[in-house]
Amino acid sequence: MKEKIDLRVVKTNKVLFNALITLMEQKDFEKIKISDICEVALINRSTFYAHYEDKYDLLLAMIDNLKQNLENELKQNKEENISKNYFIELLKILINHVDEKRTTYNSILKNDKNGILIDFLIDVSNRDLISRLKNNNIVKSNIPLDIITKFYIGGIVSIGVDWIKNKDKYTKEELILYFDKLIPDKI
Amino acid sequence: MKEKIDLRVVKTNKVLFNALITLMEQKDFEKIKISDICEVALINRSTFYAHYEDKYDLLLAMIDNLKQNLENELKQNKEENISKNYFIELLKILINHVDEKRTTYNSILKNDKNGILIDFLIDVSNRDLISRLKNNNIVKSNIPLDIITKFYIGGIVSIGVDWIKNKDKYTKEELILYFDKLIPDKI
DNA sequence: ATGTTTATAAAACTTTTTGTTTGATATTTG
DNA sequence: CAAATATCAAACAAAAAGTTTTATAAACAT
Repeated sequence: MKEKIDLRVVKTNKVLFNALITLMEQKDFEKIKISDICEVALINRSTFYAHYEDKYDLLLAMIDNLKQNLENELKQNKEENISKNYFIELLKILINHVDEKRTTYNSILKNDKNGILIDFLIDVSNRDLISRLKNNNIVKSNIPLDIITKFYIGGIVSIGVDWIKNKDKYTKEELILYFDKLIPDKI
Repeated sequence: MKEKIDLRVVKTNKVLFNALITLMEQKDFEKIKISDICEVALINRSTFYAHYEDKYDLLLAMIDNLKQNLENELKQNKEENISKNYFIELLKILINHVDEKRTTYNSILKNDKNGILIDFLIDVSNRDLISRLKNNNIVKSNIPLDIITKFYIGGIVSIGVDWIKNKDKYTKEELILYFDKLIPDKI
């Protein structure tokens, strides 16, 4: 059922993504013109409209693509038991993923598209986290689970965002160490 | 030295802010035209341009206005000693502030302007927090202070954002209770 | 390898939205 | 009440968005 995608389309998408990232590093998303994107991407404007409604549509597609990448990387880590260590393992994958695509993430954050990004990070991290927390009596307190996950994931993302923006402030290993100390064994 | 502002200007700003909020509730910020804003605000487009460069400029002014309100409200709470209770008191003020302006905050968050908002919340909360933490040996661990504050403020903001978006999920009192449990006495 | 399909390019065009300018009018200030 | 100035109205110029057509070139299928 998986439809084969024309190579030309794949290529067009790639140059469009790259062009958008390049431009978002240089100026506000609001100030970027579709004609700018096409100019950098070396494609015709009518080609752009053949694929996307507007630049926001393009941005969403780009972020969706990131999300799929991350989800694939996380799939390799499905079998282990839930524990604090499991969570730290997830974080390691996440940090490596973000580090590899730092330019992209940085350009998105620079342009205040945090919401979309944070929503998907929370979504991805949350996917199996809540049920596992529930089934492994990590949680002893009577705070609602969604509050607990929002709190810790929010804290982690907050540090992560800062780390993306300020490269070389801390090493990946230091980050993991801090997370390890900040996240309690039992809540 | 405080310059008096012409009443007409005050009024124009007010209707522009209100128009922007109204429109942001209805559609994406990207899709809002300056002519839309003027139509809702019942002002001439040339008047808009007399005050703001573009809609983004208007949004920033609106958020800056929010920030000033919050800072004034926080000024009433400057004299107490730092402690976990002090922090909880700050949170109470913050929650009340956001609750009173929920429509505004909600429209901003809906439009993925989290970054600006979170930056300023962190900024406001951070202002005196770090130095107080340092001087009152709340912190025992050797985690950098900026990591600690980012973590907890990030967690709090994350819950707060969810609370703004989903009214009536929890009461203000419940929120405070959860924060109280989630924030440790010593770090 | 070749014919078929289809994505892209080019160019001209329409429409929408932005941004500016002018002078008249109304409101605020002092 | 007089002076200052913010707003309005309307016409305008310019920029950007979005559409359409035809020709070409690249990828696909068999």
